[in-house]
Amino acid sequence: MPSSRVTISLPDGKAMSFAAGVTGAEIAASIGPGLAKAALAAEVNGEPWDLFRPIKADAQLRIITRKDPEALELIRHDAAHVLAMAVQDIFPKTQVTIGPAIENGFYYDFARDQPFTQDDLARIEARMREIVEADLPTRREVWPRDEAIAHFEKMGEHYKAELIRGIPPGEDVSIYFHGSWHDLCRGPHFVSTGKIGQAFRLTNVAGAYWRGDSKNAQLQRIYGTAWRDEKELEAYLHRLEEAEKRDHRRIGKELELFTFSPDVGAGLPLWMPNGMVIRQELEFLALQEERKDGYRRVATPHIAKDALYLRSRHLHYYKEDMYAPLDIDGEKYYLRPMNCPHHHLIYGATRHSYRELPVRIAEYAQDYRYEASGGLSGLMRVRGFCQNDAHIYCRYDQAKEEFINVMRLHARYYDLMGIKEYYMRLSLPDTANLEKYIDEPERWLTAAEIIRSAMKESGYPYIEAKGEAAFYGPKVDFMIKSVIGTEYAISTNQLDFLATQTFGLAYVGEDGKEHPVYVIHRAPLGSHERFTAFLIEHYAGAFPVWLAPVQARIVPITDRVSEYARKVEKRMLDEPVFNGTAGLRVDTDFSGERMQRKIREAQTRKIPYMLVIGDREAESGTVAVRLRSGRDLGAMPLETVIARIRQEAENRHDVAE
RNA sequence: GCCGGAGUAGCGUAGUGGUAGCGCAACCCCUUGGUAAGGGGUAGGUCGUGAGUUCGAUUCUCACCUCCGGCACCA
Repeated sequence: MPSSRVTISLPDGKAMSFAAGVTGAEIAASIGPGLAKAALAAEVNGEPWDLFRPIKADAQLRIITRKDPEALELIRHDAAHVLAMAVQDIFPKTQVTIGPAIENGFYYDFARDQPFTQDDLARIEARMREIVEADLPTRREVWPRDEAIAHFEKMGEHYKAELIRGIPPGEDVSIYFHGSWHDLCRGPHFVSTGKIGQAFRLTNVAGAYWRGDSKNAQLQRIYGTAWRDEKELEAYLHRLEEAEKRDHRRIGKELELFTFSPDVGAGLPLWMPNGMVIRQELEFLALQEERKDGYRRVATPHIAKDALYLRSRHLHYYKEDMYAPLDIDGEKYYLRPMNCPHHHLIYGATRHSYRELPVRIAEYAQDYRYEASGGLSGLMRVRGFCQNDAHIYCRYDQAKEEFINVMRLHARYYDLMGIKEYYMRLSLPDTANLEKYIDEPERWLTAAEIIRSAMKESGYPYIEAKGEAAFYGPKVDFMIKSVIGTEYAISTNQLDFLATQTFGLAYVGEDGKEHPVYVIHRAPLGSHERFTAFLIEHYAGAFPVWLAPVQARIVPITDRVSEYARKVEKRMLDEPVFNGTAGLRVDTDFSGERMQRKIREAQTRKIPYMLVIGDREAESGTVAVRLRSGRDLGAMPLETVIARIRQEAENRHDVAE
């Protein structure tokens, strides 16, 4: 028999019971003033519920307080409503659209002819604070769908009306009132605007397309951040400041890693000597690791005729995103946007036996893509980049194992660099948007199944995402976030069932007949540009010894030891490191500055080792070792230090200093 | 590409309808110093580029280039 009571479980394990029709607010108040104050919303039988909404019989109630993790989202959602209220107060002709809670805050999209200015933002924020201060009560009404449409149309809220039209006919919609202002909303909302608190701030204005589609009108989005209290807000703002210091664009300038010039063009980086060290070390790492995994290196041209990209279908799918072709003697030559077709031609240049597969072809290869100007961002998103590319041509029965091997290669790199903040995404086609993908439903399914079973077998956790596949097949993307919070695919592992058709790629089987191959496209180190950008932020510019542009700086204290300093430098430059590119990367600060100043200089350059040399060291053939962390290791024999730095470089230690 | 903002010395910045300062860096001099900024001096700018308005533009207007914050895109 259904109970006519509402039961609530308390944190101490006790249960309480109330008559049906009671509200969450009343329950909270009856338990104690502390809870009444902290209560923000509720869950009734697992459903989000307003505190002011009567609860029917036979219900399980959970009160959500300011301390609960859900509180942040609730505060942000209410703040978005108050933002819309404030905007319509000040700019009455503005139409509202949607305004969700997001990570760290909220936004609301408005339709208004004039853009909001910084001054407008300040006025709006001030008005929001007044609305919160006024503590306006919230009310919820349920309207028939058609009535709601007519109502909002009459108000001139055409976007709102359109939203409601998306709700199936016959259904009711809920409308939330804060004072007299009201909005279509699923809720829940607080009993009054005062519950939001004042720990919020409007941050910026931006354009955003209606329904996220660039074919639609552009709206004006106002972003804000909101927290449970001032302390959280301050902490967030502090985190932003700290993130700014790690921004690869800033560190790239400070450490002279790369630069750009308007005369070269947007998105075309110029790598400076310090940045080039990182590129070379990454490439050498790839060379070593790929050799272990049976890859062989090739080199291919940066341009090709249109015939190649017509055949690969890239011109069909990406013409607008390619640099316009060079027209020479009636032939069109494109800067290559990727390397797959070139590698396919190498595979196709010879006949391959089933015994010989998989064939693995690798190249750190330069590509050019005419990316939309607005999307360019430092080294993260560029128009010229060098990819850690390779293509694996294998039999169908080898595809899963090869895919797993590539996943393990990714893991080796990520472990080596201590990269943990990422997730893997199985990128699948969007069945609702098929013109972006090759129309081969069966092959899509098979390929996705191969990847799924490879992921399952290797045990790496991943999520699935529709609409993120390449046109030629599904893939696993490694997603990271830059310090400023933008998400990027940093590495990729793709399964291609198309190339075998477009390029006639095959192998000769035991039966003497030709069979199709799978092609795995993979770039575990992504491109030099994006990967270095990520590593700069990951290490905040304090690279481990193997990547550090300068591994050690010699700091002579007086001119009396200049000769000894030069000897030390020479000895270190001569020390062979196994990659054979050079000796240790060392320099000497011969400036006339004081030692303290020289140390500061080395420190701001984030040089891992400082080798201080004075009379004592010159006499004893030692160097006084200081680490970038500030740790002083004292005087050590020169050979001991050299052995240590060399070992760190060769083993690619990610040293805890 | 779209919406908005910005561009002043290598870097960070101030400022104005009458052709520009400051800090750091650079260079020189003094200081020879023991683990994060010693002192003094010198030099360095077609104020992103082009056009327009004006007696006069770095300042106002327009176009372009580049960057920044979003959106869209991302093989």
